[in-house]
Amino acid sequence: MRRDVFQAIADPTRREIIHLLAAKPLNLNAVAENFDISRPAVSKHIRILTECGLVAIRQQGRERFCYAELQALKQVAEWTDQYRAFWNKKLDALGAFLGKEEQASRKKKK
Amino acid sequence: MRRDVFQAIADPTRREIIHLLAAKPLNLNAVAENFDISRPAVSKHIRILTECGLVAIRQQGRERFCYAELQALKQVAEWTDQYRAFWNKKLDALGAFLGKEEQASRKKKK
DNA sequence: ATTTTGTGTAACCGAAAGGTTTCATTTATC
DNA sequence: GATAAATGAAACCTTTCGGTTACACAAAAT
Repeated sequence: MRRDVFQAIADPTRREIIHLLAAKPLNLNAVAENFDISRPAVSKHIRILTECGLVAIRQQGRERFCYAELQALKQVAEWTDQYRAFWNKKLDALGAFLGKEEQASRKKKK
Repeated sequence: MRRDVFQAIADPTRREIIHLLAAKPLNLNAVAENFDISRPAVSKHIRILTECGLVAIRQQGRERFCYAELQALKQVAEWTDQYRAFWNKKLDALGAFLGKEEQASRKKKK
């Protein structure tokens, strides 16, 4: 089981669940009502989300309220951030490369 | 085939490939040398990355140079950004919820 | 006490993911 | 021209994924 944040947010249903829970905590059935899939399927998604820390659960009687704990998303934000230059300044990696390539093929001394 | 950016970056090998290519373009074999998996496996990862626009390829003779085109990561950055409050201010969704719950259970008028 | 409600769990499924090996093809090189 | 290099593509395999149905059980509500 890999179970890291990147894998957790890869599924659109899970991202939608995060969206719902970020607005307000919901018990499992309430979350499930927002989807066409079965309740156990939603339950599995929530399990995955809790396993990587994005969602926490608070048992209250027979109900289990799920709430968002999105600190783990910081990881993702930091990862993408290191490439921010690529979409801010339309950085042309290829162009830079082509220049270097020519030099390289010129000295070709292994 | 889903093939969106979130799914593409879910795999650690693909994130590593992005990392390599962001530094400089490489042909397929050069990329593959950085991993323990077979060359065709790397080739498949790169296909996925090109399919969602994160990597582009420039054929040059028999070689295919791959380079990073990370504008698509903006999507991811924007998605995570909407939850930034959750890790910056340690926003306590549960606490807010508990308050509301008590009120709700008090008026309980359906 | 009985019934309803909210959930977990188990068994099972088909499809997709991530890999591998093998073979074909095109482009350089000797 | 023969050979080596750089890849694509196909066939196949094992796991994981996302879902389902069926069943069990504790907590609430009647």
